[in-house]
Amino acid sequence: MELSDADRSTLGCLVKRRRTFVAGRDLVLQGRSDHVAYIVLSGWACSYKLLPNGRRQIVDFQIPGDFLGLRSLMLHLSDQSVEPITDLLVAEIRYTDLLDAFRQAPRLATGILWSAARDHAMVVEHLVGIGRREANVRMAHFLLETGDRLSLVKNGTKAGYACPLTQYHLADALGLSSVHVNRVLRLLREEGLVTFRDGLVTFDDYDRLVEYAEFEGGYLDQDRPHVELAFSKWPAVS
Amino acid sequence: MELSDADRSTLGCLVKRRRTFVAGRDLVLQGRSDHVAYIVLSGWACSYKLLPNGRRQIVDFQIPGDFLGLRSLMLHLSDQSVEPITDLLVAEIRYTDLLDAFRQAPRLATGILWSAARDHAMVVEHLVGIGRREANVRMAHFLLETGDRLSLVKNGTKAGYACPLTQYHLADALGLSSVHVNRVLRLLREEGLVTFRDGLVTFDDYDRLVEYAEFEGGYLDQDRPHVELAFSKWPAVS
DNA sequence: CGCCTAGTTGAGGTAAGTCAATTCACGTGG
DNA sequence: CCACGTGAATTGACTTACCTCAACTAGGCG
Repeated sequence: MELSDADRSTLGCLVKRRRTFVAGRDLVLQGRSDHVAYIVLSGWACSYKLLPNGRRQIVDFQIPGDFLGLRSLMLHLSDQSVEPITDLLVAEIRYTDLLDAFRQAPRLATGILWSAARDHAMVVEHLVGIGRREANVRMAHFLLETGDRLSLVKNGTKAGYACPLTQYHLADALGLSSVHVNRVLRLLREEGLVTFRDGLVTFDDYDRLVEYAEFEGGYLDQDRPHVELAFSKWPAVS
Repeated sequence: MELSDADRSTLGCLVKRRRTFVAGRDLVLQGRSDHVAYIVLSGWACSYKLLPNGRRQIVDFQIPGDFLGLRSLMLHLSDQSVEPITDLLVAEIRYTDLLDAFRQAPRLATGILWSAARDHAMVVEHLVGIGRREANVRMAHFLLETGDRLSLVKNGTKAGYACPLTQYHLADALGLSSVHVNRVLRLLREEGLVTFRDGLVTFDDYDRLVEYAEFEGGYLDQDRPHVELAFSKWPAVS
């Protein structure tokens, strides 16, 4: 599905300004109501939930081209917090502008729905992993999926990618303890499958890893409407 | 947010026909591409994913008023299968009709996005539960959340509700073995918190259960646009 | 009556958690 | 330039939550 030039133009008008956030400082807080969403232009972030007992669960990671906080726009209440993992450059979108845009470009609504559907598919895959895969397969799967996503925005290949996550991030995302994450990574390394070291993920044997993880890519780029790509390629806004 | 009469009218035109499905037989299969979605009018269903090793993970349950297969409409590929848990009455929606509807009633797009956002919030809560809550709390939380959802469509109260799920369903939803589900239910019963027996969930001490589960309702009905309600209340279609 | 499905309970095993000690890389300030 | 603190990774020893296997009960139905 391709967006028309008119759609793209409408899309461009959405982005009123850009912002930057510094690594580590929270960006959106659980329960806060904001009327803006963002598109990530560069850097990594994660959205997570905190439990009363102090544990946290990372729901997903945002990399360049991803929407951020779109749901809190729709629900008028952010149900999760966001941590910028690296320094982050984003484009801002306002709620009212978004509604206007729907009126002008109905396909845009479809495109954004599509994007929401893709996000959903990823969270579902995540859920399946945590619920029904053992830790090492889960980790392998995660590293592959993240590689796939990064490839789509030219930030990774089948050889590997730069990954700013700590083992604590991995633990909170995969529902493990950081100690166990460490052991799992060691196992995968010793098996000659993947190496994660010094912020670099290296696929030592991509095909065997795919088999090991029972990884089935493809749910990420089905018939992509390129909404986020349109954003990520958008020229600087005055 | 309220839909206008015009919006409702457009919505009504979407529903061309009704269908029924019988309990136990699959309704949508993983990987199949269908161009219809449904709204549940009565009965329960669940959407799940099957893993190569034969395990399954239930992603969520659909009760009256819920959309079903909306995402597969957008992605043009259903990423999950659906099992009708009881006999199921649904209203059918076609893809092309949906796109037309967006053109005629922009608020509808917003409403459906809202609905997608709510679904997402539920899956996220589910994810958090599986990733970071221990089995008994997870179970308690699930029973409370399901009760909340049923209350919204007048199928449950703080006293309890009818629940057609087997312990196998619970196991596949919560990422547990059915044996452990049984033990957890026994514990909750013996603690005087909830009783699940003969297809009936009874809250023995609602307030203490809420505390036990660290349950925070409210993410379910924030500023509800009543899209599904409009559907579930819709009169019979000729 | 016998089969089948759902639920129940016990015994024993294992994946993953907790606690704790150690190393290493890095800033930062005396 | 070195002492110090801090955050990340690493590894070992021990514990535990949950799983698997297996046996048994109770209801529903052809």
